[in-house]
Order: sequence, then C-alpha cells, then structure tokens
Amino acid sequence: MPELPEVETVRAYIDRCVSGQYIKNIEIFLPRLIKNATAEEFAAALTGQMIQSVRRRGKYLRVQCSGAVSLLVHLRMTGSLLYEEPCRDVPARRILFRLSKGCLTYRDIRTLGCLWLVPSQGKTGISGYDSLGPDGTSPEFTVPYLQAALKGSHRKIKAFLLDQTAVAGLGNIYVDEALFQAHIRPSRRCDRISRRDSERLHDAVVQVLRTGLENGGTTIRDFINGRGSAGHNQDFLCVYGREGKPCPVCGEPIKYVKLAGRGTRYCPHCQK
DNA sequence: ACTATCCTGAGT
DNA sequence: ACTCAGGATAGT
Repeated sequence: MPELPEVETVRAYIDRCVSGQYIKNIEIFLPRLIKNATAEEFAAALTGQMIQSVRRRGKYLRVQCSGAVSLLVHLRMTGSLLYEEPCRDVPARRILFRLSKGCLTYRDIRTLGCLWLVPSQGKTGISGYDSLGPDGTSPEFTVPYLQAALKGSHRKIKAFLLDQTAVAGLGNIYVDEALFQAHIRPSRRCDRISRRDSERLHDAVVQVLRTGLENGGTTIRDFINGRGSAGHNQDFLCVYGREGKPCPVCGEPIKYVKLAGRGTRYCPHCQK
C-alpha cells in the first residue's frame, strides 16, 4: 500500500501521538511478522521503554526508544499504524502496544509487513534498510546524482525507480506518475535517458512525492493515515488506475502493460 | 536481471 | 475459479 507520501503522513501523526509515552505492555497476535526475534524477546526488549520519536527513511518507520533497542517497521502492501485514545477494537490488528495514555496498533490485512528490533544508534543490520538510497524528497537527491546512477544501469527505468537503492520512497503509483510527468516511457533503458530527460525525471520525482504528501497520500484501496482516514491524492493521478481512460494532456487512451512484474500505466503519445 | 513467492480480499 | 493488488527478496 504505502509509498513515501503515505508513510510520511502516518509518521507525522503517530509521532505527535506517541512521543514521550511509555510502552506498558505488548500483545502479539501474529508473531511471524517479527523477523529477527521471538514474540517473547520482542516484548521483553520494548516493554518499559519510552518512545522518543518516530522517524522515516524511504518506506521504513523507525520508532526511536529510550533504551539500546528500537523498533523498525515496514508496512509493505497493507500494513498501517493507528493510534487510539482510548483504545478501541481494530479489525486485522496484529500487534497491540499499550502505551501510558493510548494504544498503538499495527494493523495489516495481507500480513506481508515486517517488524524488527534494531539498535537505537548506527546501522540496523537490516539489509533493505541499510542499502536505501537517498529519499526522493531529500537534498542529497540531486540531478547529478540521478544522472550518474542512470548512466551506470542498463535496466528499464521502471525497475530502476522501484528498486530502493538508487532513490528511496517511490512505489508503483508514484513511479508511473513521475514517468508520465517526465514524458519517459517506463520501458526506456536507464542509460538511454538524455541529460535533459533526466533533469525532467528528477523534477518529476520530487514533485509527485511532494504533491502526494500535500494531499495526505493516495488511497486506492485501503490506505489510511494514523487517525484512520483516507488521503485524497487519488483524485489527481494522471495515469495510475486510469488505463483505457483519456490522457489528461492529449486525450489518447492510457495503456496498461506488465513491467518489472508490476502493472504499469503510461500514455503512448506523451511518453517516448 | 527476471520470476516466484509470501498473504488476504475484492472483483470478474 | 481465477486474476489482481500501493512491496521486497530469495532463488534462478
């Protein structure tokens, strides 16, 4: 489900709610979601700790705790974090953190999400996290950086942007939207992208992520922010989920193909 | 550099 | 009954 704008929307709200609270007790309904500890170890390591802040890198959330061990969370397709005060019953709740004042819930329909115990300082030892590239919204993501990364790759641009090691935070929706804004066909090889097009791509990536965030994220199916309400960026998408419908720029029908194992939408007239 | 796979639920 | 879904990675 969530890409950078959705994860950031959740982070901002949850951070405000839980920072400064203590973890009083943890209930684990689905232990296999915890990837590097048993349910007992997980509960023992986090119970009694104070939550300092909730941070984000790419699509990962890091709940920074007062002790040596913190919590790393990846929502994958259908995970979400919800905060409630007072606690209520939540469907598909997989883990419940009882805090000093309210409850933090990890909810997940498809149960593909991941939670890890990580050191509070330094490298996490989680390969996906430690190998993340700069966030698409960070100042380190520059035109020269992107151009250098593109030059070194023969892959299709769609696969390149979905891979989190060059740029972090993009997923299937925002990749399709960014390539549309940049007038680049998803099947184009990275090393065949001109300097001018890579500039446009850089600006498009930054812009689609910023806009997504301003709109509170994209709710297609079941994304909800930490408060349980939907985003509205879905109302502004140009290609994602619009196959067969007219391109907002030229009116040509949006095409659907399978690329990098994912459904991919583009305008055959505007994107070359 | 691909594809198969982990899951559940919705849509056809 | 079968396909698809906002993600990532182990295996080929």
